Amino acid sequence: METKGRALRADAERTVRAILEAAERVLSSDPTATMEQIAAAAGVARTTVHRRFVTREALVDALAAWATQRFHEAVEAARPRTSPPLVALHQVTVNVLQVKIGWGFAMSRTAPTDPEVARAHADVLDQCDHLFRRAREEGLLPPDVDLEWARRVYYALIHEAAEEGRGAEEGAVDALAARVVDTLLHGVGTSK
Amino acid sequence: METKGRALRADAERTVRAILEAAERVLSSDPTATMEQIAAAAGVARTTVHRRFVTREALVDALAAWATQRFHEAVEAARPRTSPPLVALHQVTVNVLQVKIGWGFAMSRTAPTDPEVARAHADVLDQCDHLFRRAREEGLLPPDVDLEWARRVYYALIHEAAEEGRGAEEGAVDALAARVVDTLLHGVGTSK
DNA sequence: AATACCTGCAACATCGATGTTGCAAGTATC
DNA sequence: GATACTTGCAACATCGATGTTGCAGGTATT
Repeated sequence: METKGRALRADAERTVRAILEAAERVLSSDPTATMEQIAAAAGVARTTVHRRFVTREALVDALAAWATQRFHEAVEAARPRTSPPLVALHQVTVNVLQVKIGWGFAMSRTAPTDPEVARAHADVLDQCDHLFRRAREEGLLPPDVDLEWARRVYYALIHEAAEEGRGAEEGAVDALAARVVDTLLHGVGTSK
Repeated sequence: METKGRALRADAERTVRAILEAAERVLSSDPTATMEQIAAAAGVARTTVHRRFVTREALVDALAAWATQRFHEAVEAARPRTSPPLVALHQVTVNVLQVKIGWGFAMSRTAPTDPEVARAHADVLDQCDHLFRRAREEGLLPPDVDLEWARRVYYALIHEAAEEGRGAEEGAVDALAARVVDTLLHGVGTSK
C-alpha cells in the first residue's frame, strides 16, 4: 500500500504523522487555516510541510486518504457481512465512532479526488447497504424500509455522536454507539 | 427592524436581494467561492457587491442575518408554544424545511458574530426545548428522555431531509416533514 | 566514521483575492 | 424634467498565502 516512491527515514515518518495530526486538529476547528498555523501546531517549520506535501491540496488529500484508510479498516474489522446484523451494527458503530472522533475533519471531505479514496468510500457504502438488507431480512427493519433514508439517518446519527464524543472520556464510546443504534431503530419517542 | 441608516432605492433593493440569493447559491456549492463568482452569479459587477457589502465578511454576515430572520419567522409561525405538541412538531418541521432548502448555506454558519442573530438562534433553541418538554409531559417522549440528544437528532434529521429536498418538487415538503417526525419518534426499525 | 537524509531559517518570487477610486451613462423618484 | 441615486468599467493599491531555493547544522543508517 506504498504510494510514495521510496521509504522515508524514521524521523521523517514521524514528522509526516505529526503534520497530519496537527492538520486534523487545526483544520477541524478552522477549515481555512493556513499552512503556517498547521506547521506551528505540528511543531515544524512551514517549509518542512511543503517539503512533505507539495501543495495545500496535496496535504488535504493525504489527510483524507489517511483517515479513509482508518475508516475502511474500522468497518472491515466489524465483519459486517458475516456477524448477526444487530451485533454488526453495534460493532461497526463503535469502530467508526472511534475513528471519526479523532479524524472528523478529514472524513467530512466530500467528493474525494483520489480514486483510491473513492473506492474505499464506495466499498463502505456497499457494506452498509448489505448490512441493512440483512437486517431487513431478519425483521429488524420493516420490509418497506427506505434503505437510502435509513443510511442517511445512520450516518447523521454517527456524526452527531462523534461530535458529542469529541470532549468525552475514552470509555464512553460504547454508550454512544448503543444510543446511536437504539435511536436509529426506535427513535427518541416513547416505545409503543 | 431597519439596521441600515437610510432606505435604499427600489432598484438597489433588488440588487441586494439578487446578491444575497446568488451568494447562497454559489457558496452552498463552494464555500470558498470568490466575490467575483458571486457577483457573476448575481449578474452584477464585482464593485457593486463591494458597494453594498463592505467586506466579504459583511456579506456572509448579512446572508446569515437574512436567513436567520426567515428561520425565526418559520418557527414562530408554527406557534410551537401553544398548539398540540405533535401538531406543532410537524408544522415546525414543514416551515423550517421550506426555509432550509433554500438557505442551507446561510443557516449552516456556526457562531454568529451578530448578537441579533445569536438571540434569534437562542430563542429558537428555547422554543424547541419548550416544545420537547411539552411532548414529554404528554407522553410523546419518555420521562427519562435526553432532551439534548433529542434536539440534536431532530436538527440532524431536518438537515438530511433538507439535503434530500434540494432537488425535489415543491409539494414534497409535507412528506419529508412527516418522515422526519416519524423517524425522530420511532426510528427506521420495525415497530414492536 | 562515512554517507545520505532531514530540518530550520532566511530570502525571494508569485499569485489571486480583496478593497478603493473616479467617471460616464443609465434609472428611479419627486 | 430636474435631481439624486445606482451601476459598470477600468485602473490601481494592498495583502496574505503559497510555493521555491540555498545552505548550514543535525540525525538516522550502514
